[in-house]
Amino acid sequence: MPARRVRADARRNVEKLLDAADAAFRELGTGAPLEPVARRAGVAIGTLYGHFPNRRALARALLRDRHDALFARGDRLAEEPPGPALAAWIRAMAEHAALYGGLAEMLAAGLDNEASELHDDCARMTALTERLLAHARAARAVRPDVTPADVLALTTAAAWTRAQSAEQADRLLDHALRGMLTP
Amino acid sequence: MPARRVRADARRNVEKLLDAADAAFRELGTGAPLEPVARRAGVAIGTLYGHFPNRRALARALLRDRHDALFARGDRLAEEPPGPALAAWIRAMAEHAALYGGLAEMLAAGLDNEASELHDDCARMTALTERLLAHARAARAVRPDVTPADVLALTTAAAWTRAQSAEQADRLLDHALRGMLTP
DNA sequence: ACCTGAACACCGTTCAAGT
DNA sequence: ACCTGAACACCGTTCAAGT
Repeated sequence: MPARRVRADARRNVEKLLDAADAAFRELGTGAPLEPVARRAGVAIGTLYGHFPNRRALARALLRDRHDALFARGDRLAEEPPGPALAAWIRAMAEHAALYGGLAEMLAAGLDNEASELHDDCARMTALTERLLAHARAARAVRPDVTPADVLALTTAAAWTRAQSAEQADRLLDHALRGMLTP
Repeated sequence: MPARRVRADARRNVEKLLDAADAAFRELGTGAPLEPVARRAGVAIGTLYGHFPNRRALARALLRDRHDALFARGDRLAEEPPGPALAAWIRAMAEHAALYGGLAEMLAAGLDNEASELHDDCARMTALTERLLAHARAARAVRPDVTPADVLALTTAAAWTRAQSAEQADRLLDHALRGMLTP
């Protein structure tokens, strides 16, 4: 496809909006008021909506690079010893989903909701989880009754716990992984 | 102290407000709009605020009986075999904290925040958790590194998971408890 | 092609006036 | 002693007008 022509001022505005949104989401979570975001970026509120029709579209743009890195990590882990690889993957996802308050919920919802701008990314996370879990199961590194849904539920639960205390989230993962992996 | 005289219409209004709020919280979570609650109860919005200065006060009133039942359950469990009793207590708390969407967060916040109308109830839950965990530890039914905070974190995480899927929450508890209890 | 910002909608919360 | 509901504040979202 031909390179999309984008007016230089529009490109700059998008950059400034993303910077401001990242700061706001880090501080107040994914539900942060958007009018201050636009003001902080030096544009009118309509400009924000012009580039990002809704919160999820904004979140998707903010997470794009991070998600690429996460998927690359998952691909690399697929070549490593299956038990520790699965544990490392779960910890990586839980840490990622705690980047912004409310992100764990947003990602959990994106799994089911095909209309979500985050759905494709969530589907890739699920696919990687299934792949790493299959490896672990084949190596008898995980109990046979553990399902991909179990792993995803643990991940989002740990991400949510992390919003309150990173240490508690790690300890929750320790206990739950001990119950999921073979002794 | 002398019995507080309460005007009969005020008492009726409180009853109707609690019924309407319970329905709204069940449907929309603890963040449900309050104006429709007042309208549904047949009173003006100011009457709601007159009886309940904030959302937590309303939640506290709604949960009073349920909390009493939960504490009684905890007391009874303290007389039973310590390992299963601790597991049953965690499941009971997780189920309770999933009664309304957002309740798990509210209770977790009430633990730390002394100003919360829910703080006393949260403190009793903590005390019962500590007591049941101490019993389980004395009976060597639980791994020695499990802390009361670990148990509370698991409980709130499971309650939050329950908002999305009760079955997944139960499975999360299965796995995590397997990792916490002694084999 | 993009930006502006007024306009509309919605809800939380307070409080002066009424009964 | 309690209730009413207008009033104020705040934020999400849209869109006609402008550049």
